[in-house]
This record gives sequence, C-alpha cells and structure tokens, in this order.
Amino acid sequence: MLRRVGGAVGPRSAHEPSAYAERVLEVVAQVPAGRVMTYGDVREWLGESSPRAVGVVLAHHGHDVPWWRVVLADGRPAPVGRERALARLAAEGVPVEDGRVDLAAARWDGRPPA
DNA sequence: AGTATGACGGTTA
DNA sequence: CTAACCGCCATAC
Repeated sequence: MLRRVGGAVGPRSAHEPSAYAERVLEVVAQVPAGRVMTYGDVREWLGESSPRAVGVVLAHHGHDVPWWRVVLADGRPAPVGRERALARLAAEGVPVEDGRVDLAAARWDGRPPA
C-alpha cells in the first residue's frame, strides 16, 4: 500500500489525512491500471460515507493516488482535470468514447486483476 | 462550536 | 436526450 511518500513514517505535516481519508486513498490506490471505479463504488467499498465525501477527500489528499481512475457515475471524469484524466485513461488502455469511459467494460468490480 | 463548501448520485421535471 | 433539485457526509473556515 502507498504509505507516505516523503520518506519517514513519523510525524508529518499538520494536515495529515484522517483515518477515513486514508481509507479512501487506500481503495483508490488499489485500482489497477486500465480499470476505473466510480465515486459511488468507492463509497460502497468503504461501506459508508457518500460519493461527495469521497470527492472532497480526493480533492485534498488525492495527490498520491491514481485519482484519474475514479470517474463519475456516468463514466465521465470529474470536472476538475478532466482533460488530464482522459489522457491518462486513454494511455492506460481504458475504453473511452466521446469523453466517457465505457463503464460496462472498464468498471473494476474490486476483484484482483490476477 | 457551528456554518458553508464540494473530484457526487439519484430522482424528478 | 438535457436541466434542475435534493440528499449525502467529511473537510475547511
């Protein structure tokens, strides 16, 4: 799992992600390349929270996780950095059509790829 | 401590 | 098919 990237695991900045936020980041970090997940799916994995909360967490602490693999329920990337996300997704081989990910084909069911 | 905001989702019009 | 509204809940101020 992707713990801190800054080296030491000890004391970090004052704005350390809460346990809840880490849980969200954890899930997103597990999404394999070439696959995507919706905010609602992440929420389902967590068993609680709400898609909005997931978005807020990613917006503030998603810098270290493949946030572009988390898309809206309709298959479109989040409004912020949508271009960047589409480029990344396409590069990973995710089926994208007219700015929308083909969820039927790329939606990750949470099962290990291998 | 209370209020406002936001990388959303689903329903209704 | 598109547009608008409400509900949701952690985070920021």
